Amino acid sequence: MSHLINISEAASLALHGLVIVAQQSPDKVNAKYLAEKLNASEAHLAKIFQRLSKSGLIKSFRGPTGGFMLNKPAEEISFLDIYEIVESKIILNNCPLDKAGCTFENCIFGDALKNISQSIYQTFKNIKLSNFIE
Amino acid sequence: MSHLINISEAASLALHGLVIVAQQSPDKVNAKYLAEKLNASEAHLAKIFQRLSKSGLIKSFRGPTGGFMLNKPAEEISFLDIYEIVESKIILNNCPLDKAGCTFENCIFGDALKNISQSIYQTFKNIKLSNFIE
DNA sequence: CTTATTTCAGTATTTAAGTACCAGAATTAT
DNA sequence: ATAATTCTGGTACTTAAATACTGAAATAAG
Repeated sequence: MSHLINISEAASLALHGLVIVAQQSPDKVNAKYLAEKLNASEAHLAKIFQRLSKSGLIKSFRGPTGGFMLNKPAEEISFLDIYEIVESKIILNNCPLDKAGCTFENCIFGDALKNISQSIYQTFKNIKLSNFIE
Repeated sequence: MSHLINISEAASLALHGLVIVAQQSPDKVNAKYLAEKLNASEAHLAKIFQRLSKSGLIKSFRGPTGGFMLNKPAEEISFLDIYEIVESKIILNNCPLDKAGCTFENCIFGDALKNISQSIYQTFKNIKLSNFIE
């Protein structure tokens, strides 16, 4: 069984975790709590939030009462932002392979994949953390 | 750098290789030739074509003058068929994770990903080997 | 100032994909 | 028949990504 879209567990944990952080805002939320809420490994989740913190998307605080909180308004954080921090920058290319030496004159995929990639890109851009706060 | 769409090198080799097979039809084409043409490892390509052969998409012949040829008309072979043989059956699901214990009442991704998956699915279905024969 | 708690950073382990190897079976040509 | 060629099937190696672990640093509270 395989999915057509590339979303790692890491990216999903980041998104879901940040939704929780946004919902609790302005309270801080720690890694242990998030891991429990998300049924996930605390180690894995901690690693991911470390990266989010380094990237400036969230602020972190150590010690008792420590935890994470957003570093900017929920309206300004999209799934695209999160995805690119966790996975890496997105390539919006026609050919899904980076193979330098493709021997075909015209890419077999035509424009089909470029269009789809762009549509996914827009979708990710439109998913904002603020969507999940009531 | 990451792609939004999941296409392994194996799936790509299968598609590109089969295009060549279709173009040379009804001549047989062997693994060595294909690997050279595609700038790919012969071992890897041979393994992939073994699977395509087992699945009934192509016919294989051993011995000198051996090789591969299509087992049905090029119009009836889509990239979707190839993809599903090489990667595995596609899941058209909303949530890109198979996580059983998601703790969110409503899937964060809404219908967005289901729609996109379906659009990719259709695109793959519309790419036929016959498109590449002039 | 001591203890408990939490993030941090580096490293290690696991898993999956890709690649390589090799002996065996089938087939063609000599 | 014999030799050369090509697919087959199993296994093993390599590499990269994903995930897990562990000790150190920081902070808050008693």
